[in-house]
Amino acid sequence: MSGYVSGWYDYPNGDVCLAFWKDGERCIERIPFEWYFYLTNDEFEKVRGSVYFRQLVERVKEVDGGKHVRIFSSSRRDDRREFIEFLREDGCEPLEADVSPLMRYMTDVGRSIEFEENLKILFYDLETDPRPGFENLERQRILSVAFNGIDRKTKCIDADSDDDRGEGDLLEQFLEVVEQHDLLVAWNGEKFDDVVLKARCKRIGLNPDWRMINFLDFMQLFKHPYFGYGRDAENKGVKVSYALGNIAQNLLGKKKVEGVPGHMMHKMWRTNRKLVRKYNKVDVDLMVELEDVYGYIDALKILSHMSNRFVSQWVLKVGYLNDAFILRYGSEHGIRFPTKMRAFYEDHNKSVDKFQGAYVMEPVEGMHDEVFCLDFASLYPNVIRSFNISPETKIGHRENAPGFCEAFHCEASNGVVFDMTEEGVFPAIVAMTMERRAKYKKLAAELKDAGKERTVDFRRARQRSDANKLSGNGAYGCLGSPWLRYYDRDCAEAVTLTSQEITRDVIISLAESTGIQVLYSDTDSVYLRCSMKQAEEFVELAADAIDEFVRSRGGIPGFIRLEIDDEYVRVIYLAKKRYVGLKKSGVIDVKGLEYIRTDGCRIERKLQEEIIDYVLHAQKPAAQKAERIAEDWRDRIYDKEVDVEDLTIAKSVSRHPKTYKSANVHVRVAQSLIDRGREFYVGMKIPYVVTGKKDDKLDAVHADDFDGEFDVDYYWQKKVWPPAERVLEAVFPNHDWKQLGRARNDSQCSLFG
DNA sequence: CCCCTGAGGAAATTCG
DNA sequence: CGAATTTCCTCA
Repeated sequence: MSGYVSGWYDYPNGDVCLAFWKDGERCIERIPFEWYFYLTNDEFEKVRGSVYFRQLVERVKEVDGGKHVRIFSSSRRDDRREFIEFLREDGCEPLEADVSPLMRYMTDVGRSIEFEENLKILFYDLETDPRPGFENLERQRILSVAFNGIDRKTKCIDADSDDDRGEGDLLEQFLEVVEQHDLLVAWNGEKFDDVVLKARCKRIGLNPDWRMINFLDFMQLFKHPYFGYGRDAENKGVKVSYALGNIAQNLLGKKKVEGVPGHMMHKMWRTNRKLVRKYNKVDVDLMVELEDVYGYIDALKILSHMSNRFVSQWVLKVGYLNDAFILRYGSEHGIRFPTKMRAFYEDHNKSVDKFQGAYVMEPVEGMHDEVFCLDFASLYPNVIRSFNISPETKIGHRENAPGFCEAFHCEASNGVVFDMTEEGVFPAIVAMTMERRAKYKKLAAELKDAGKERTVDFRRARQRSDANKLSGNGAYGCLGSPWLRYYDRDCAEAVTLTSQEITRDVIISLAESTGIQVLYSDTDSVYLRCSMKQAEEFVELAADAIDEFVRSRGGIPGFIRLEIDDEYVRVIYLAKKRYVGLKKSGVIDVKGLEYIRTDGCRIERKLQEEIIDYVLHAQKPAAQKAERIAEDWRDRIYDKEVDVEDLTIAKSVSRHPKTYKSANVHVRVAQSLIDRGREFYVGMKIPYVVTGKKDDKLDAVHADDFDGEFDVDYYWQKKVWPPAERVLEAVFPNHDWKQLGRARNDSQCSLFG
């Protein structure tokens, strides 16, 4: 029996449609399904007599042991919106009314449908005529398409002519291929290929049923913090660009292939079609190879199926992922959640009140030897479990919730009281994901020990472990997001403030009273200046102190535990969230510094790296030696012994350049790209080199237009030296570093020459 | 068919 | 000109 590959709702017929393959043919299973939302029984009684209600409702059904009523009505989006508005005017909160018919079905009926393991994946890449510009993608004619699908062969179709006939032939041929697949994967497809493909088909008069196909923007997987390639430490600092060629260069060790620039595509297509085909195919091959090596689509499949959803990049959104779990859990336990605020109100843009987050201690600035890092494993999820924090277990603030009873209630650090008699939805979901994660983590470790690290089983076990970690960690964030249905400021702050109290008033206080110096603490970690023996003893003491605290507030002890994370030979703290340490293992751990940031330039990172390397490893670092390292780099800059890659700074343009209040230099460079009709997307990283100042603002050229001229003083004084200086200031607080920060003047230099 | 959070440093730009 | 605001990216 083959599994389902895609699903959608056929509105006119009122059917859930699930597609699967049989004997090489795509089949559709139709399941009649009426859409509904919920009301509590009380609210139903309040509105059932009203005129609008009787007009809009089709039928009702009591469920959840009389707690809720299912309201069946038109599933048309506008009708749904109208119904919700009427109800809200009457002070009623419709429950889960934003849940679409397909999701409703997958939540209540097809709670664990069988998904097809072997999805037919088609990687593809379009080349278009760029002349209408990037603001008019739908008018860019498709000149060539390269693809690699079930036959695993990379092919290319190109247009014979740049008119409707040529493009129409191309699309007809390509759609025949598309129809043999379930998932279309393109690099940046969300903003380019998928958009253009759909728009051009429509324009030419081809109307395939896109609902059968799922789309995936491959780039999104590589950008994602858990799946993405920033996840691995060795890839930090190279995230300068998410261009496919650059990713492949870094991850697959490929030689950089200079493709045909987008703005030259039409000309190239006319004069050298063979070359267009070649480069177009290269990109598809790279995607195929990346998936072979990294298996991110495999991981995404696991995440999707875990939450009972078809494969799509939406499960990367923590809100979507948790929604799937929570709706299903609620459905099984008779708990229904509010309608998502934003779902029907696009213009809703009011500012929401922020709540307090984590505690970050001011570090003891400078260099320290023999340091232990202790941390809580999954602090927030465990606080949620210990205090049964969940929207439906919340009783209210202590002052508004009289009758606090130690036997049945607990109180979080923000004074909010929770019912302890029944496990809440959030604690239950968090517990589930933590248990599953532990299970798969153990399995992965066993497989690794058995030498099966390269098997499919191992990869799956690790992916399942990661997927559960992602979901569990996101639970707290969901409580704090006003856009989501279970938003509850009190719950979110209960988590953060209780964690603050545990870290600051239980752990840090305990260390201080034990005579151990606390150097730094951020959220769920503490850095202690102590010996191994002291650290081990402290962990024991901490467990008792935490349990005592939790018990005193009426919570469940035993979940929150402090562990030894790592031992450092030496740590240097510069500021909150900025430090660097040398682990006993020899690994250097850099946090927050320019060295690992992606928005600086290479010489900036290089100098800081050399300085860090020196001061961490030298028994007793000497200022003079550090000075020499810095002088060497200063000379290289002033003597222009640097190339474009040393100088290129790349920053993201997070929205359209026209909408900035304060347009930094990279935004101005982006605008110039737009003005010249070059490729530009919101979210793109713009590489540039600073050339000087103009109107009191930085002036720069796009890295591609670099001609050897750059602002030497800017690079040394503003860009490269300050990050190094901050490290040196921390290590040598009494040394005067001012002289090095000055511009090198050539007459002074000649004295040494 | 989708917004996970707040805390925080540093630099560029704009404001008063 | 210094203060305030905006922006980006990181830590947790």
